[in-house]
Amino acid sequence: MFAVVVYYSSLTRTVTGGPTEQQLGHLDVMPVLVLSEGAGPGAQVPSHLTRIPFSLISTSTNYTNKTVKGKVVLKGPLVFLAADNFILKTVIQEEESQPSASSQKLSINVVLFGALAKDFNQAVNQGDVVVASGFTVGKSPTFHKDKLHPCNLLLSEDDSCIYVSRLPPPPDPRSPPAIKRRSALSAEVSRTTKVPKYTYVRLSDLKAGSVVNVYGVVLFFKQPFKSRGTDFCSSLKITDQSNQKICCTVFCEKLDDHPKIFKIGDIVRMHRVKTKFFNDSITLINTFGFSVVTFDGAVGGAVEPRTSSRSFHFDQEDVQIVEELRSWAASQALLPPVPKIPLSAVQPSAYFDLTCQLLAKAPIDTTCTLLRVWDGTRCPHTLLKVIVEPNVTEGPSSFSTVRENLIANILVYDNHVEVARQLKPGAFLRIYNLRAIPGSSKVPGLTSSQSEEVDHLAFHLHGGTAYGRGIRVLPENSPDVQELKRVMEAVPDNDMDDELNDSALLEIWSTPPEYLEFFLDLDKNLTTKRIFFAGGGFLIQNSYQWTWWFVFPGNAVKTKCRQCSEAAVREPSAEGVKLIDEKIIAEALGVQLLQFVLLMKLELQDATDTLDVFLWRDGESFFGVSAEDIAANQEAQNSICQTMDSLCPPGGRTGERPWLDLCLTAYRAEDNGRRDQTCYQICDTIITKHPSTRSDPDPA
DNA sequence: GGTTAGGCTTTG
Repeated sequence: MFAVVVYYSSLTRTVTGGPTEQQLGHLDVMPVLVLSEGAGPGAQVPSHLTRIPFSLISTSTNYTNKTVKGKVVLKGPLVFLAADNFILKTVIQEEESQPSASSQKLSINVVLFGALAKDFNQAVNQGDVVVASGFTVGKSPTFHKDKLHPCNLLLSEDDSCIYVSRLPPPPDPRSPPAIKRRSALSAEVSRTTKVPKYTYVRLSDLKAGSVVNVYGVVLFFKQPFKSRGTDFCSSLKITDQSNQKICCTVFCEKLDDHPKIFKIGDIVRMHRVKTKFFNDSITLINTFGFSVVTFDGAVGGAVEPRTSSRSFHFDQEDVQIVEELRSWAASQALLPPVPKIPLSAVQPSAYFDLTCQLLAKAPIDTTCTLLRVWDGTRCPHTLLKVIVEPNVTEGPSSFSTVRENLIANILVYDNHVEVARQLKPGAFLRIYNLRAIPGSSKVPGLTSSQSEEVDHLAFHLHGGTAYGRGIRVLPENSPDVQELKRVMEAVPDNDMDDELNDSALLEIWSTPPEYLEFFLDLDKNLTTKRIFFAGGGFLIQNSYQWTWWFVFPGNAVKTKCRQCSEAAVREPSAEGVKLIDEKIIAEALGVQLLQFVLLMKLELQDATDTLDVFLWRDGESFFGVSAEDIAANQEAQNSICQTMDSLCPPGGRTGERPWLDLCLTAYRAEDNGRRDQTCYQICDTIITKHPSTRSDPDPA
């Protein structure tokens, strides 16, 4: 038996089968909860309403007279927005009565506003089955995170109904649950007061000398910049359906209090701004109690308020105003048709806004900072290379060739240097009014006559805030960042044929193994193999990407030591030598040949603890095989595989693994102060193969 | 409680 709760948000609705006004008493626009018993779920859902499956929900359909039904699988907290205004998110899962091709149950986010949220919080529990009507549908902003339905349902106190059914609790003769609930709810209703409404003044109706609330579409904006006074200053120009264009200035000490505007077309709502005449026009300036909320301006997108404010008013009316402004702006074509310009579409000499990820940065001088960024696309033009000292670089100082070819070096000047100082590598940015400056640079050939001028593009963010020049960190959940990530994820991280570029090689060569993960970004490319030793110890082999870094799961790093190589170009002195091999060429060019390095990371365990150790400098003597042979010689690879198999038989039990005596070196590793840790390397230890099955390494 | 800026016609 079900107890059925019918929940009406407003008496102004006429619902077939619903309670009469007498039953409800005299109430004024109040959410009402009515109980009845003995009926099945949905029994009192008005007959003119028809249920639709979650799979048919999209933003392009009208849902008048439609319902959805689902079990409450998640009930979020009741969030206080303003006096007697609330928001609550819940997730409902489709019930099985709708046959579905997929056995997977669909779930959808539901957002409740106002008193509806408050009463839902009281009346509904996780596990209840609800039927909802009178909802609108928006794009779910959390779709990529929660993988639930791409849309969400928006329910307001004025338009929506929720019908709740649940299995009744065990009967309690002293206090029937239905009665109890009714009285609890009555008390709730008597406490409810009217939500304060804000009124918004059309921009054409502004009169000087008043304090108003306004909504508008952003036509122009400057990111907050430091004023000469105590505050940051934001500058924006907005318009609305009246077509009046109004300049606004916001002074706030805290950046968080400024409007979070990402692009032209965003929608901004400001509370408590004062109107003032300047240059024969009305302007707006923030005044006491000022607050601002912004929204994305894309038609059909989720209406998600962007604010750092912990308490702000936001209800269905705001959703409506935003949506109206969005459609109006789209119909007016008043926004300059600035398509998003990725690096792949950058035109020489053009100014553009770039959405990108910061990979590394380095100060050039007091007025200039280098930002190394990418957006996952490749600029067809040769890009300016900027060489900086690795030790002044924040973030990796070099990248794989594949990645390097996608990186744009941006020089930011003057006031932007301070902003750049705060940025962290990894951050997603939008850089406004970036200039792609064509230029040429000399690339030396073997002889001076072969030097050639090569065109390149340099990226500059000029000083000042004219044209909205500036840098803004975008939140990870913004649609543009989500899109950027999708593009970036599609870029192969490491081309199999790609070798690391010279500076990366240099980095690896001169870098202790404990830092290789940082430089090679091994987290993503690591092949991890766990091999158990006797006593439950185990060993991990890190397999760096290598053409064979497949045959052999160990790893080697091929590197050229630039420190040992001279930059000068020499004439080959190969006269009289018939066989010219790579060593002769290398000598002639003053280049130290690439070398192979064997590197493994092992995790050892004895009865007391585990320990991470590297096998690096003495790796060749440990196995009795040179790294060069391992790279080129199948026999050498087999030899190592055999040794490893004897130490940790594939699929074998821990009891079969031999105990090892190893000689370790402990050392302190530092990396420009970034990390400081004790590391261990196996040293002076060789593996000897006994004719018996016992495999004991002999410490030297 | 007062101050800041008041887009722009584009340096390196």
